[in-house]
Amino acid sequence: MKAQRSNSRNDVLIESAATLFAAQGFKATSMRDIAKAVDMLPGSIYYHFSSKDDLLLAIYEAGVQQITEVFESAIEPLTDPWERLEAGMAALVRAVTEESAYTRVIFRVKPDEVTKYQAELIDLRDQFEAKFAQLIGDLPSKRWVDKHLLRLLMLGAGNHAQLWFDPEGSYSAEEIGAQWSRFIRDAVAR
Amino acid sequence: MKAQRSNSRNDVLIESAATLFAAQGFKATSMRDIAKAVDMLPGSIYYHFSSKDDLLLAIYEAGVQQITEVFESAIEPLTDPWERLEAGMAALVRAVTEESAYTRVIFRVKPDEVTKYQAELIDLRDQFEAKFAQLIGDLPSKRWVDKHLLRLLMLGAGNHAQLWFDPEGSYSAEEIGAQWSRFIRDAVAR
DNA sequence: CTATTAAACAAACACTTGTTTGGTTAGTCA
DNA sequence: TGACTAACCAAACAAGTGTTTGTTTAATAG
Repeated sequence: MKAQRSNSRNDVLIESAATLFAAQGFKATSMRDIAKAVDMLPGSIYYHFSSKDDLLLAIYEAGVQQITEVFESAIEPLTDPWERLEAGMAALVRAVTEESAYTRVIFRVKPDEVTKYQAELIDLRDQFEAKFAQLIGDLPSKRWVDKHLLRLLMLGAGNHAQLWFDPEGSYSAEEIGAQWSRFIRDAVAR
Repeated sequence: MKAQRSNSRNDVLIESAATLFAAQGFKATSMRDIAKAVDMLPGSIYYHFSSKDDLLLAIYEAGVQQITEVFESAIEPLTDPWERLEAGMAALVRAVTEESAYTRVIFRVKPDEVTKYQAELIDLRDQFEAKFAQLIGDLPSKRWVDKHLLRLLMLGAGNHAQLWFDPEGSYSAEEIGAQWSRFIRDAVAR
């Protein structure tokens, strides 16, 4: 049997890298920055990940899994489509701001910043956006409503929250989700 | 009198830099990339601009001026607040996608990517967002409506369009502006 | 025609980037 | 105890970064 050790440092590494990527962006974060954060030498990172791109891919994967869980567990207990939208939007706002660094990276680092795994990153993104699309798709709406554009309205707004949302500010993620849902509800609902 | 020459190369420089910044981002674009695009040597750029950050600042200034003009001339001939919102949103979508590279840079390059002029860039952004805020502020809305959150909903959606809008796609900027306005109108309007 | 100067070139500078290589330390298992 | 190997260090690598310096070209003004 192989010698299996803690692998806790591996977790610390990915976690720290995610924090830095979320805070400064992918290109602006150097391997030396990451190394310093986990108190090891730059070259040592390559024992755990074979490239900077690979590190980002791992973070993306963890992030998508996490946001999917958060999102689903937020809407799962609810049945009313509009209540589900409310909860889903709140979860989205939390994901792009408060939630773990993994999820924040997904909304901060655009796939075109990386060369090796563009397609993979886009796939991972789409994986979550499909869940979101279903949330919108389930809304009972008037005939003139273009669900595609409605989805992009709500998703874009949630995405943008990362630039202004303050967890300690005057709005909670739940309040935002509630207002945003209400903004469209009476106009759109069938 | 000073020897005044064409200064056309200065314009070409700023224009090319803006195109590259809009397409690849600020950090991902090197001075050598820009130099190659205008067919001069990297060092020669420094005759026209004293740093990479200065170049971006100049682009930001030109961009804000331009988007303000486009935006205002789109809503100015209209009086009905909801029609103005429609036209304003369409102009915003155009600005982040089609319109000149200057305006696209504003929505692609975040102020925190640069060190020297962070405050200035934020100021310039706010300058436009104030115009947008007024557009929202003028909407006659029900009492429960939080104009601040409404503004962020619409602005975020417009901002996000840069990631998916296709000028040759199935939606025109005008259609998007019309749908998005309608989505909220009947729910929000007083 | 000559002095001036705008606008560029040529070449380097100091530094940072992601990454590789070879060696060292210290747990783990038979 | 000895073989194995996970996990790291130390040091370099080649390429790329923004920027500076001294020099040249060529257009303009007097």
